[in-house]
Amino acid sequence: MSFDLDRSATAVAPDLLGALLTTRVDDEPVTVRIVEVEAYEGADDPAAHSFRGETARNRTMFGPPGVLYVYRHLGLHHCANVVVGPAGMPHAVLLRGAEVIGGVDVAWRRRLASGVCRTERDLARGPARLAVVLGLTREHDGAPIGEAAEGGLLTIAARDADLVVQVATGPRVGIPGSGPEAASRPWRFWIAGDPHVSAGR
DNA sequence: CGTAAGATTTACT
DNA sequence: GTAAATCTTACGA
Repeated sequence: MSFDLDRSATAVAPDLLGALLTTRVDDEPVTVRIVEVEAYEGADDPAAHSFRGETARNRTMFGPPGVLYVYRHLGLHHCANVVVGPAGMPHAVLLRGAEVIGGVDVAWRRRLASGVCRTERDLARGPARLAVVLGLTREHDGAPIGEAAEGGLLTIAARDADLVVQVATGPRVGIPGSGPEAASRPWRFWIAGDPHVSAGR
């Protein structure tokens, strides 16, 4: 089954829920089940990094879809996005939370090496934590995301078609203007009731 | 060129 | 619950 990333961020985001993402950074495979994402729609979205035009940091979003966009935040953390939408449309989907289902030992080692982690639930709950678990840094900015059957550094597999997931939506987390602006764009998507969804603020 | 703010996480009061 | 860590990008002078 192919995963069509050539659509708008708000269209792709709900389909990513329940999908399996695998990374093979340093030849150490880690697989997670995505449970929480946020959509950022480029030029139409003041909260998106790409809203104010192309820069050295966000150039990846202006390229073709199906690649990774990784940025550094507050000097300490990395956050990973999936670049989507037609070329020239700087849309992206931020990965905010996931459940580690493969390479759990590797995930734990990475979390403990660059931070603190107490419970399995916190392993990949939160965008920066997820990036750590997957081993993603700015080095991987622009890396292509392939189909699961093809292998490669980064692969993604859609959830089973017959698997029903309860999708919940709401305002995005941590962006300024959480007033009417955020309310009119409930572009945060998560699997209802899943414990690996981040708390947000 | 200087300053302000950020798609966060963790530790401490 | 509140504050600090820490650095890059963005914007104003």
